[in-house]
Amino acid sequence: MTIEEAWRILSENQLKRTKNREVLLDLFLENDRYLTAGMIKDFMENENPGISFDTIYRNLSTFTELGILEETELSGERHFRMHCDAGVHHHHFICTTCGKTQNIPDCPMDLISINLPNHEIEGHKFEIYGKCPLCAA
Amino acid sequence: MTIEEAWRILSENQLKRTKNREVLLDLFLENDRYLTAGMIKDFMENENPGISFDTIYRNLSTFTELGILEETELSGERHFRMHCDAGVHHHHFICTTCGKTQNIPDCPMDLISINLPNHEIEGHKFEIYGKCPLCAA
DNA sequence: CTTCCTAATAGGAATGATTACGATTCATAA
DNA sequence: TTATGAATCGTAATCATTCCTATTAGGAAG
Repeated sequence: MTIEEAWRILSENQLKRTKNREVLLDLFLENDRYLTAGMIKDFMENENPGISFDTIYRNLSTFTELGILEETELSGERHFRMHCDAGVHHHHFICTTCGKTQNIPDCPMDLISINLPNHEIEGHKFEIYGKCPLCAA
Repeated sequence: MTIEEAWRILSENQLKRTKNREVLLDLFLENDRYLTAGMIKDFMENENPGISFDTIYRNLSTFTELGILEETELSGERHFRMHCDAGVHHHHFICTTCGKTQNIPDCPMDLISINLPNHEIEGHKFEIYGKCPLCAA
C-alpha cells in the first residue's frame, strides 16, 4: 500500500487530510512491521506533543476498516501495520522481538483437506512467530 | 485429557488437590469449549461464592503451563479449554458464538513450502473461525 | 478571503480484563 | 495433631482500550 493509495481511500470516504493522519501514514510507511498504540504514541509525540490515545485508536480503527492497515493480537496487545498488498491474500511470519514480518504466500485454507459440514466459516488466522534474522543474531 | 491425567500432572508438580481445582477441572471436562475467566467465575461461584479472580487466573495459568489446558485469544479476551490430546499436535475450528471447537488434524507447517532462511521459528497459530452447526441453525 | 458546518482532536475520566499483595485458611507430610 | 508452606480471599492496582465533552481545524460554500 502506497501513501497515495491511502489518501485516495481516505478521500473516497470523505475523511479529512489532517496532520495526525499524515504523520501516522508516514510512520507506517517507514516502519514495515507491527506496532502497538503505545509505540505509535511515542513516535507521534515528536511531531505532536499531547496527542491523545483516542485520536490514535480512532484512526487505527478507521484505517483498518478501510483496509489501509492490518491488525493482529500479539501477547494481549493490538498490533498494526501497513496493509501489504490490497487484494492479495497472504499470511505472515512475525518477529516476536521487533514486529517485522515476512510474507507467506501460501494459505492453509487452500491446502488442508478437512471439510466441516454445516459449519459457517467466517475467517481464519495463520501466523508463524519467531526471530527475524537480525533479532536472531 | 482425562481428569486422572490432570491430577497426575498436578501431583507430579507438587500441586495440591483443592476444592477450587476440582471444580475447575470438572467444569472444563464437562464443557468441551473455550471459556473466559468471567464465564468460569460465574460457574464456580455456584460451588464457591466469593472465589476471586486471582485464584481463577492463577490456576488457569498454572494449568496452561502444565499442558492441562490450552489457551487462545478471541476478540481481546483470553479463552481456555481442556487440552484435547496431549502429544498430538492439531488445530481448531472455533465457534465464535459458543466457543465449541472441532479438531483439524492437518498442520499448515507440514503443508506450506516456504522456507525462512536464518529465521528462528518459535511457534505458529492456525485457527478457523465461524459458527458451529448448532449456532448456525 | 471569510464564514460556516462538521469532522477531528485533546484531555481526562471511565471501563474491563488481568495482575499484585497482605492477611488468612487449608492441604498434607511428619 | 501439628507445623509449614501452598493456596485462597478480598481488594487495590495496573494496563490497554474506550468513552465523553469542550474545543479546534479541514475544507466547502459564499
